[in-house]
Amino acid sequence: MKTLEGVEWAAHACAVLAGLAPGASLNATALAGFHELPPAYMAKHLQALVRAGVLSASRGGGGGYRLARPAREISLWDVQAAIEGPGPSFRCQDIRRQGPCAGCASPDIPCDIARAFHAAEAAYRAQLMTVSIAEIAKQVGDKYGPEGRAKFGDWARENGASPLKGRRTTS
Amino acid sequence: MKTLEGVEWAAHACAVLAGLAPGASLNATALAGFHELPPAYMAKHLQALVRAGVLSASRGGGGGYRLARPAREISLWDVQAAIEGPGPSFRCQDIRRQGPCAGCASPDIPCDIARAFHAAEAAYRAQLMTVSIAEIAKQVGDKYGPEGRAKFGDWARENGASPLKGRRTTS
DNA sequence: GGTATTCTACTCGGATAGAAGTTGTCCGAGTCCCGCCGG
DNA sequence: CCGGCGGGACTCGGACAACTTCTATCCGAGTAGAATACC
Repeated sequence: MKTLEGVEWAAHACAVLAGLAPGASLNATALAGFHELPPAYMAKHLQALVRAGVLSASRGGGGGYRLARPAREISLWDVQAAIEGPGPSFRCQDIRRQGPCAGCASPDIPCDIARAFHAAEAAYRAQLMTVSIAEIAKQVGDKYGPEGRAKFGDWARENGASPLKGRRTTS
Repeated sequence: MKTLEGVEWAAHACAVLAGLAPGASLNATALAGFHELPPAYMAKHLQALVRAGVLSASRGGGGGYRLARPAREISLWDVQAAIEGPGPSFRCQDIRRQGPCAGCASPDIPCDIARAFHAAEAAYRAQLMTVSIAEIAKQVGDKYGPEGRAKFGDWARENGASPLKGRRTTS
């Protein structure tokens, strides 16, 4: 029950992308450099986000990653599911079916312990689904202030963030 | 974000102990055998439950583990916290403090992403706290039926579960 | 017969290997842009 | 002057190690109970 730190990286990367001009993209090196993270490993997580349909990637010169849909429609749960997988955290091994009292309860009825943990995970998911990348980006932007936002814009331009014309994007 | 399977084992073990007569105890071998699990590894988890104050242990002949307090006052969160630790699953590395825009936001304000994840974890905890070991034991007992409960009682007696007189218990 | 004592058997507890998953890195496949050539 | 073409550079994508964490196991420390010797 440890949240992978890749989730944090991915969430921050999505927030950065959400702060860009609509349609703009950034490559993995730039996204990693913004937080001084290992570029290659950041790229790995960005690939996972592409596979999950959260980001779309474009190769070749001037390519990079961009949000696959409006930031308002991307929740933190989408990000976590992309990195850690959408399956449940608690995987019932059905150990109640082993041992002397294995056949005492009917096998169809689900395990009560598993049900309780799945309910807790549902609450976790529901809470994360209420937070969108757009909200995160807005909160961060507010804290930056006008000066910080200008600095961010400069950095983005220096790293080649610009809306591009027709481009083939994967996934 | 994978729940350790030791949590499942521990929860089942607590449910078994809750089904015993008040004050009765079982040793690690018996608790492991009830679900055909490795005794040594099960013992490790039981030790963790003792350290967390969920169970109390007694050594020597006829010793074993028992619930440290009424099953009604032990929640599934207590069990999970005992096995995986009570700390948060999401550990913010504060990567926002690194990179070109590190100083844009004031450092005192917590990271919005971390806040969102901690809120989700709080919902998870709150849900687990509503489920007590007593409820789990009751649900399982209901599903067993009269025949299954009798079988369980026989098994418990065969494995030396009996309320003992004054005994020194640790933690 | 009652009591102190020793002895044994049984239990937990922490220290010790092995396996799995996560973290981190590298090089190849694919794509776009720019310059060049020909019409 | 305009369109097609080739080279080069840049980017993502998946395959490959190192490390941390979880899983599993063993043997020693400590205790309760019973059998024994003694009073």
